[in-house]
Amino acid sequence: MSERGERPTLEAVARLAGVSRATVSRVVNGSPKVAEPIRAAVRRAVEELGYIPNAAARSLVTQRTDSIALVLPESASRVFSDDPFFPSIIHGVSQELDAADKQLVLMMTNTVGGYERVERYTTARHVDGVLFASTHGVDPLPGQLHRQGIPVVVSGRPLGRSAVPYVDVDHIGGVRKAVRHLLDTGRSRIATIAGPQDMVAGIDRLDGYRAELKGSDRRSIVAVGDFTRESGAAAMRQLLEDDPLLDAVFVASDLMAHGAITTLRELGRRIPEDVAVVGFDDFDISRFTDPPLTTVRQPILELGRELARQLLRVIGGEEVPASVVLPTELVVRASA
Amino acid sequence: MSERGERPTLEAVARLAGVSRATVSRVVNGSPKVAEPIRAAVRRAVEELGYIPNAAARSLVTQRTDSIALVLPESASRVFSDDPFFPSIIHGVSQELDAADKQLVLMMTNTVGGYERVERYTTARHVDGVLFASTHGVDPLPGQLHRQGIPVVVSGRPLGRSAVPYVDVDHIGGVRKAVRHLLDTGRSRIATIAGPQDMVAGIDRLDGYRAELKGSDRRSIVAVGDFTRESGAAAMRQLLEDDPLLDAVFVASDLMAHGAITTLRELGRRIPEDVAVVGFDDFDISRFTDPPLTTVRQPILELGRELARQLLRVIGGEEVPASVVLPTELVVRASA
DNA sequence: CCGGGCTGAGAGAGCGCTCTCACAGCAGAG
DNA sequence: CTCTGCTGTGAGAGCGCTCTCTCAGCCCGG
Repeated sequence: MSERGERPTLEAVARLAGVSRATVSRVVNGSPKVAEPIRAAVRRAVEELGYIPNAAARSLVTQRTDSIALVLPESASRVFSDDPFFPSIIHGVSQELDAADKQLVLMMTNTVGGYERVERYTTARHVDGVLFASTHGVDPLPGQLHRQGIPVVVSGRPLGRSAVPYVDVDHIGGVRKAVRHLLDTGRSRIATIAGPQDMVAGIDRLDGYRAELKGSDRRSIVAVGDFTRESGAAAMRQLLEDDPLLDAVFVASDLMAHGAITTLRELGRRIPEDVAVVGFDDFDISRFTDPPLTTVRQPILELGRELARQLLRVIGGEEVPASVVLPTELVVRASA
Repeated sequence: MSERGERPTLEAVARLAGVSRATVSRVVNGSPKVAEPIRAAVRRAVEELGYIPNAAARSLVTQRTDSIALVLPESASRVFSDDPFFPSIIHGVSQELDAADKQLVLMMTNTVGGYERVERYTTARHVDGVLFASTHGVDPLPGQLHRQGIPVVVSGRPLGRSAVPYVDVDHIGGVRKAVRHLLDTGRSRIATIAGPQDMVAGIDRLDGYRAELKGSDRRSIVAVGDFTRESGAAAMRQLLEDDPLLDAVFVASDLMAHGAITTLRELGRRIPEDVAVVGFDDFDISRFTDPPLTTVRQPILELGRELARQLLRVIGGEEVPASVVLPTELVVRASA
């Protein structure tokens, strides 16, 4: 087991075990057609030398790398401030890849030349497949890779036409439950703080709000933020200017909801007595706001896992559905 | 540029450009000793065929992989709940690696068999170097890899003896500034909520508290948490039982400080009038607590970057210092 | 005008593995 | 006893690249 620089090769194992390289390769890769005594001898030699296969040599011939790329195309600040969205995605993806014994290569397109780097790296087939998290607007790269026959799965329904399989959550269903809850609890002036309208998550959540409101006689009152706390605070201020008498607000993200709560506090509104607040995400932190936030829970960890599972299926040559949509649910706490 | 399955090889480029494989290799790798006209011809052929070098083939001969592993050895929940510590580390590491055109392979040891996977993968030299983030207790793996000559840098001063270079922040200095601030503002009964005592971050922050208090005539009042919000809330309750008259508390992490604030509120204490609270971390979220949290800022993003830089130096064969310690600073807000 | 030195290009070996193909050895059938 | 048909093992050819070594061609000095 003691290794000093010189790593043992298949050749060395073969020599020690008194067999050919091919046979060692068979044993290492678990081929069933090796007689038991020989298999045991090889195993012993492997153990004794501390042999570990050379991945580069293996990839060279198998054309597999046993690693997959997770591309985070968001702007730097968004990806890793205190928004736990991407960390959860990473975590979920990692869990499934670990189980499949694949490596996770993390790539960001937010740095200088990041996009080109990702393009070069992925088209070069340095990975067996590529996962895209939450694309903004219309990103041509996933489709491009897909057309080149590289396994790709994206998170979030892509804007525009796309043949790339995706995994998303039921934004609209979740939002409708939230708005319905506000209606059912007697709120009459229900506003919304929407997310960025170049992202499906932003668009769908606004659509859900409008759709559920349409059934009632309430009019919609809309402000737009960018999913950050600051934008939520600003949007809330705007909404109160537009309609000082509003008594409820559905906010398209928890972080924005926190911002909105801060603003409501500053302007002397009680929550939920004067204004009911519902968020979207169910981040951990939302259980600790004052008051605890009623919100729409989306299963982010599960989203990451499903993403990885779909990709592994594509890589394995299985057929996968064009889309998988995970359920969302309303979590009622004190804010609404 | 259009590729259909068959990826062009060096050979193909060489043929098209009318030169040898060796020459194409030289051009691709930027060797200076190729005549300009030939260099141009090769460039053109590369462009035309959309040639991208095969990483596996290259690694096979160079023994380099141009990728490094970042190992997150924390427990699953800790790594990716709403604690932005690891995301920031990842972000910082990623920035530097991108700049150096290296790939980031993320590994977690929290899953079943995770530790073995990391051990196998890293000792197999599938990566050029390994970064360990925040090891708990005494992890033998970094030292083991180091002894095998694999470039390693760890985040956080290791417990016990270790020859592995590390990057850490000045916990003690930061804490002393925090406690001094409490003393200077006339607090007389200053308690602390310490972090886990099997982690250097937990130990050092408690040491700093004790060291600064020793100079005054105040006695120490200590409770221990595990860096989570919940543990902070519980520890605060404990402290108030131990000394109902305490008028300040230094909390060893922002998340625990949030928990402590919640408890203080519930028990009717005003912040900072009755009890001053100082945290440690300066997470984004701490600007938005009520009241905004006075805390010790540690440069986590920079920690990640420095980690990567040191590792790249080791890989490059440069000498690196046994340790790099980044400064911490007190950020005074409303809570103390 | 010839030879030495230098520069730039090519030939070829080999990195460590997988996988096809050939074949040895043996069982069972004729 | 020979022949067929297995099963299990070995030989050997690459996978696509880098890098050393060799050599062709040119410049310049003697």
